[in-house]
Amino acid sequence: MAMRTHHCAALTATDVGEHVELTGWVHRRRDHGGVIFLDLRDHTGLVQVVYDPDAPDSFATADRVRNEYVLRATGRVRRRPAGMVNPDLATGEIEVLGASLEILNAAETPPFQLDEYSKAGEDIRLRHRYLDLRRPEMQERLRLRARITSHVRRYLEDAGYLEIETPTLTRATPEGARDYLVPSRTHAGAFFALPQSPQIFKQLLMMSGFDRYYQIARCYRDEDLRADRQPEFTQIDIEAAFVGESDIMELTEGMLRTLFEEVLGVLLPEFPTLTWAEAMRRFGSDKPDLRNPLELVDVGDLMVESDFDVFRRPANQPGGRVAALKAPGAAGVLSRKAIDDYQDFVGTYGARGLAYIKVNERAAGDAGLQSPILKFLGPQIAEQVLERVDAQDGDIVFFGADHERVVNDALGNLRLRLGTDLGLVREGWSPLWVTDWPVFEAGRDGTLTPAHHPFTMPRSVDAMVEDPAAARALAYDVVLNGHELGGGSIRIHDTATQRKVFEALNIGQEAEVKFGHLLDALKYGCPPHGGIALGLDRLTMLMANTDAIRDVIAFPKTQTAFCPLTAAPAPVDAHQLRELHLRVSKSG
RNA sequence: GGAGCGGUAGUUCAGUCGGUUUAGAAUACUGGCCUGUCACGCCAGGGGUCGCGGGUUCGAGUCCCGUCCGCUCCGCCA
Repeated sequence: MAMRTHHCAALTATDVGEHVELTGWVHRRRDHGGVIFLDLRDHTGLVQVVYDPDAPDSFATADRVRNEYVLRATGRVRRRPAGMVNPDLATGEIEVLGASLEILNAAETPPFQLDEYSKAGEDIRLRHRYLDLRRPEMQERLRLRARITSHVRRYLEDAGYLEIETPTLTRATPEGARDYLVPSRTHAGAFFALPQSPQIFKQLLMMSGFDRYYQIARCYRDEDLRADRQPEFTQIDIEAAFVGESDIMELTEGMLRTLFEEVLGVLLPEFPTLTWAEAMRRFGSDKPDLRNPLELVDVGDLMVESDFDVFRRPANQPGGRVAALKAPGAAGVLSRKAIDDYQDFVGTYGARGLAYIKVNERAAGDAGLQSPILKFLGPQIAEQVLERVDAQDGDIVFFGADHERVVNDALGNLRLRLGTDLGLVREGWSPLWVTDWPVFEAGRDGTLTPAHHPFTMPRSVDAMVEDPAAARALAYDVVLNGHELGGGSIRIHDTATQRKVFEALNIGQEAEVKFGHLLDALKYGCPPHGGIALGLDRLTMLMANTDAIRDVIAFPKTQTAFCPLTAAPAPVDAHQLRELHLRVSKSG
């Protein structure tokens, strides 16, 4: 007799009458009135195996079975009796009349319930991640991730891209994030660093003539964690020679569009392109979520001669900004306390206050408005502002006035918060490109740091030398639903330009030492090239509709970069330290 | 480095103004009953270093200080 081995959920009505073998964990065992029911779970679902009264011996093991035991059951597939099928439940209309039952392995009671009706804390889930991963939700997420990488590989290989691995033991970089270091045994006192990205190696490959490279690459950054940041993460890393911005953007867009279509059955819209400056001006963010209809509106020009110092000063300062954000219909929805909460909220982004005008009845002029700043602003300017943002009765207009950076940060985030709180954000997918990035960003202390990495090609080298702060780069980010999915650029491919950028960054000496191999390589004829890197974890997180990348990583770390499962990092014994020429001066 | 929230039964949580008993509930677990259940049901039972350390108090799960851990955020993340 032919017997098929099944994944449980693969059983359908067409299998009725067939003899099957099922393996998996017992999800839930019930015995009722002497009849035994087992919900046997395999990797993809549940199926009910019922006791066959005609074969009582075959179920002799059943009274020893407990939840989460590993079983093998055989039996005949049949339809469930009429009136017993609950279409909402996974067990469905098919069941297996058990012929034999074998305990492959016993199991202890799990430390937390694995069923979908109880919610375990993340702490214990991570400590026993191997159990957590049994849950169908986690199974689906990791399967989704595998489908994504599979599609990416196929797409890129069909486009002629070659996967090449690059070292994960490499050297520390002077710029960027903190490195994870690995001490060398054979070179006393020297250290490897784990790569923050394969950036330099993929550029070197362009010089080697591998014109189309990609890699699903693990990257490491020793910085503090967030819901969407892990110390080790995975990038879809792409680089190509003899390309311009549009080539990489089209490749990426095509990859994402086919990916969403194949894996989610979703047709992504065309990707609009915003310049960085426009994104900052309209949305206060370099990764705007365009599903949110709210926009920032500049009103600085109306404040230049205002008596209201808080607005007049930034309006007249270079690098200052005064912007308004209209929350339509908010007057009837937001309590006084809610507005107070928003003040605290923008405070976390460095704003020193949150001015607002509540528009009760615009036609009534001054009397129809409610605002702590009205008396400073004066009715004339207030009316001009309301005119510009097209305020209607029932709206609240919020203001930010400070350094550009603070206003963008505060109002940009308030925009997101208001969109959510007022239910204005539409469903769906909103991809876009943000282009024309500044070459440098000014830090708090005025020092310049590269907005991307120091190998990014400026639009004009002369302009960069003349006015670094205003210089724009051939750099582009792809944004999805307000998340930075990836970023890339056209790279510098000649030594002179590369040196000038290092000089502008004030790391000339240091770079000469640490990037000497790159500068050397550039001398031997480097084709123009560029690329992009996309965060696989974030992409998967968005496609899985969850809000932490931990949910799409099999064995993630906690916020202190600790693995509760393996208890890593952990001390090592003195012998290991000696071999590595290390001495620990302080231990936990 | 900073801010906020949390830590009480295996798990998820409640625990009021500092004093009602032996710190509860649900679920899980153990035993019993139940001849078609599907989060089955019913009965009974076991299960607690209230994160840890110190302090205030006649008395602390509850208040104060410190500390550790988890989560969210700011800084940081070329």
